[in-house]
Amino acid sequence: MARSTILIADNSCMIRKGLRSILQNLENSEVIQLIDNKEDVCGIVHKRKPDILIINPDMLPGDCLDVKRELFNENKLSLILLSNRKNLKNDLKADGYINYMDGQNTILDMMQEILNKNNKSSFPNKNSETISSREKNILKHIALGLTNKEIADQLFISIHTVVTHRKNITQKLGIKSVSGLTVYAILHNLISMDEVK
Amino acid sequence: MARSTILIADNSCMIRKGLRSILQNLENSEVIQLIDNKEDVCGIVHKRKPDILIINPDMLPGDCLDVKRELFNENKLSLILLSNRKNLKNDLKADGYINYMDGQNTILDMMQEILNKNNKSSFPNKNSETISSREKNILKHIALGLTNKEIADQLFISIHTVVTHRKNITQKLGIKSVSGLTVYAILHNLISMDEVK
DNA sequence: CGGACAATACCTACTTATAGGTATATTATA
DNA sequence: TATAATATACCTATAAGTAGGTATTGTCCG
Repeated sequence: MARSTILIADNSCMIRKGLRSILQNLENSEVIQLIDNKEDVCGIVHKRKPDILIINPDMLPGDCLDVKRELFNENKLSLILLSNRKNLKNDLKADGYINYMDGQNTILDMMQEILNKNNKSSFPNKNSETISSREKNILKHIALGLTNKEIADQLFISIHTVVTHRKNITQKLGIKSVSGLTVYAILHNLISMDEVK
Repeated sequence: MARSTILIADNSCMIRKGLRSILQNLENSEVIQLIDNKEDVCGIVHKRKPDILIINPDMLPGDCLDVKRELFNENKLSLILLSNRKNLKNDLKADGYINYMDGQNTILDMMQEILNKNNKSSFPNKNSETISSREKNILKHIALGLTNKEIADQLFISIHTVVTHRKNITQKLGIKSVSGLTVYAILHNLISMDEVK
């Protein structure tokens, strides 16, 4: 089963990071991006196509019909509302609700329920970006800032092999620059920013 | 220089974890405990003796004179108030204030100031990370994935100049790899992840 | 005024990376 | 079991980046 992808959109940096930290306890999911700007929501949702969108109603682009259609009609995406308002359930319909004051267990239970529901339908897959696990590993080393030579030494393979892998990666992903690959690796949780130097 | 210790007390799990995540970017400090229960504050502060207490006023034990004495008289401990109220500064005196909506940089700047004040005794400064605004701009382009040639064309300068800037940047920051520079640029808000390709 | 710094430019020698190939053994999997 | 995909290896040429310099303008500030 592919991991469910989650987007978090909230004005507060602390809330975003805190929620991500809590959600790291979930097995079958990964938070792929945090959004802090109302204007970015539409574009990023379209680009990343998450399975779950956790969003503060304040960030909901009221005028963006595209996202709403995707949210409510196509039913591809689970919508979870994140807010400090108590009576949100009565005002807005969504698949789930998280309050700023909710404890970790409350949040995790609710999320697990959503994940179970989503995976029941068992859609095949859609991620065309299928790089092999070996390639993922190489990519990780690239994003960490190692040279081809260093990667080769570390993995006990020849530099030619590294080069070949690298060629395949850049071709598959359509990303040529090291910075692009680095961002890709971060976004896909291959590395964390702390590790890089 | 010993690392400064920080305690965080707030009702919201998300806020606690989010703030801790943000503060991990600080060099000379570490968050030693998160407190979610008003009753525990006094005891934990006494036991752990942190250098900095970040606390939601709702958690402040109004009846606990010990903590207050330590806070305001002995002046050993820096008090930072954490809240979603805007007008907090007028109501309560503290060494610093964090609003739920504050961005990461705002928070880190404020905290760094507190840390510097506390550590005034020792070292003068250490932020050798002073790259010029021009260098910042070059760095931005590097992190965006442009080649030296492309940067030169875009800024109407010769490729030699770009190379020289690049040399200075890598020397000043001590970061050699493009991926490292990319992460640096993201972390310092020179670019956002979306822009990279 | 004079020194420090920033921005610019150029040079050589050297290292790394990219783009185009070909090729073979192993491993899934239809 | 065939076939596709993966991991491995090597090649040539060319492009790009790094490391070590030097040098000329400005501008800001003590």
